[in-house]
Parts: sequence; C-alpha cells; structure tokens
Amino acid sequence: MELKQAQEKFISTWGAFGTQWGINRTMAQIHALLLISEEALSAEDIMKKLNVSRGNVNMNVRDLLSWGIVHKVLKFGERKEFFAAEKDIYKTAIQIMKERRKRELGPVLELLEGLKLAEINEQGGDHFNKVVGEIHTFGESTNKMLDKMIKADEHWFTGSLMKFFVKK
Amino acid sequence: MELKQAQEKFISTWGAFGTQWGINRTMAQIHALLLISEEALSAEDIMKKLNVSRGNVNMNVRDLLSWGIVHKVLKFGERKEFFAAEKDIYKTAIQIMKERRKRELGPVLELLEGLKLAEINEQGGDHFNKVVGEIHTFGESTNKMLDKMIKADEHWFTGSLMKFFVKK
DNA sequence: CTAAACTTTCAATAACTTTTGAAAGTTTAA
DNA sequence: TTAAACTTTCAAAAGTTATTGAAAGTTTAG
Repeated sequence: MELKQAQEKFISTWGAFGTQWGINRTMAQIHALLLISEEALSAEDIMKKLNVSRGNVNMNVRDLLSWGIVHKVLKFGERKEFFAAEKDIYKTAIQIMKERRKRELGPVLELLEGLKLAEINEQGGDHFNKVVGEIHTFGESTNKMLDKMIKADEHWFTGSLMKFFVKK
Repeated sequence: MELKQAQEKFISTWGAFGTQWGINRTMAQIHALLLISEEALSAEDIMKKLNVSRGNVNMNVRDLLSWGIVHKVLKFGERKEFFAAEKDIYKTAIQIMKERRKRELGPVLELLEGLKLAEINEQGGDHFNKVVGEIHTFGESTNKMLDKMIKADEHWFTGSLMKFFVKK
C-alpha cells in the first residue's frame, strides 16, 4: 500500500469511528490528520486536505484545543496560526479522561448527591434510595480511580497499572 | 422532595446525559426507569410512563437487550413480556465495557493492524508507521486491561483494583 | 492610519438521527 | 382453525446536529 492511501484510510476510518462515539466526523478526521502530520498545519491546509469549509475547520479546531489534545503552533515570520496534535498517545488518553471526567462524571455525581440529600421517606422510597446510593458509590470509586491515573506521571499507565493487570 | 419528583428528575437527567454520550435520550430514559422500578415493566408500562410510542420502546428495549444490561422477564399467567434492568451497577458497568470493547476497540485494532502490515517504506513513511505503531501498542494494552477486568469476578472492581489505586 | 491578511461568527441549509403510528407479522388459547 | 393479544417493522415526519460561506471582526505590517 502507498503512504498516501494508508494515510487516507487512517483519516477516513478514524472519522467513521468518531461518529460511533459522540465525536463528529470532521473533528475526528482533523485529529487523525494532525496526528500523522509531521508539521503543524494551518486552517487552510486542513481545509484543502479534508475538503471542508473554513468555518467547519475553525469550529472543530477550537473544540480540539478545548479538549487540550491539539495545540497552536506559531511559526516565526508567519502570520497565520498552525495546529499540531499532541503526539504522545498516553498524554492524549489521559487528557481525554480528564476532560470526560469533568464534563460527564462531574454532573452525574452532582445529580446523585442532590437526590441522596433529598432523603425520600415515602412508601417505595427504599428501593430508589438504594439504587441512587449504589450508583453514587460506584461513581465516586471511578472518580477516585481516574484521579490517581490523572495525577500520576506519563509512564505510569503502561508501567504500574499494566504490571498490576498482567501479574494477576 | 417527593419520591415521584425525584424519580422524574433521575429519569430525565439520565436521558439528558445519555445524549451527551452516543446514547439516545429514550434509550437512556428507559434504562433509568427500569433501574428504579422494583417490578419488571411491559412495553405498555414504559410507553405510558415516558410518553413515547410503541415502536420507539420496542426499538430501544431491543437495543438495551443487545447490550446485555436489560433482561426479559416472563410472568406466569401473563402473555406479555416484561423487562428489568440488571440492578448490580458493577455488573452493568462490566457489561458495558465488554460491549464497547467488542464494538469499538476491536475494529480500531483491526484497522491499525492492517496499516502496520502494509509496511510503508516510502519517503515520509517513518513518522506514519511510528504513530500507527504507538496507537496500536496503546490499544493492545487497553485491550489486555479490559480483558482482566472483564474476566475477574464482580467484586474485583471495588476490591483489588480500588485498593491498588487507594494505597498508592 | 490603512489595507491586507487572516480568524471568527452566524444564519441558512444540508445531512443525519429519532420518533411515530399504522400495518404486517407472530403466537397462543380455545 | 380462528380471533384475540401481543410484537415487530418501516416509511414518513419531526427533531437534531453539522456544514457552508459570506459577512463581520481582528491583527499586523508598512
């Protein structure tokens, strides 16, 4: 297979997977493109390569920046901005965990805490309280686990955690 | 707060979170409803409680069944089918991991293996091979980790894994 | 300060996903 | 075998999200 074909396959398949998740196709494709680009790319470059509009590129690049997995790169003597993906896949994964925790787990825990504080004493409330309590406990455990993973250094995921799983 | 209010809040908020993920609102709401119902519910029951059509209930219940987090319950003397959610939240989480691994991680690993086998030797191929290789290694590690988690018993998540994270 | 080079916004529209409900299909009891 | 009770399907409609591209905004060089 040729390099160009392989690159295109990577980008388009990554985009298709993105949509299966909650991520939109263009965002996933831009990320894939930046991952395999040695050089940082400008909005113009991305537009041309992926055949999408300026507005679309701008919106999705900003989204990737807000996830902290793509960075602005300024080149001397160039006025325009360039973008590059974090190339360390572990750092990328940790960063995604971090954001998902903040955006998704946080609000869930808030809901559950609120419902626990409501202290339902009505008939039939026992089951409800039990379910809410159990989900909350589970959420708290997950939260703690993510906390440790996030605070640990980059090689920790492959190091200690992997040893823990492999030795068992 | 009253029980009924609390239940409604749980269901509707769970549904809203669902859409943030890749899950559709009705599916998330049906799951929430079944989680807090002591009794198994019929399609009819779900239609009434959530105010959605028969077809919609049917489609989403089938989806939940395919995820293995909701089960059919047959009541003696009743012709219709009833549905109940798996109530153990750890089992539910493990089941979701299992399915996501199969549906999402599997195809990604296949893509990466295919691209690795392509052995690109062209100019500029080194960087591409490196990126693909690193993502693949990461995916394999994650896969192994999930494997251990899935094969372990139910209390293992809270037991050994949590101790591992807390003692550090 | 001005014009050129660039980035951001946003309303319109296209593309996609979910939902409905009626019709078709299936199962069961008598 | 038939009819009632129930489940599934599917095409159309509603709802949602992504994309475009032109206009507005911003920055920088001269």
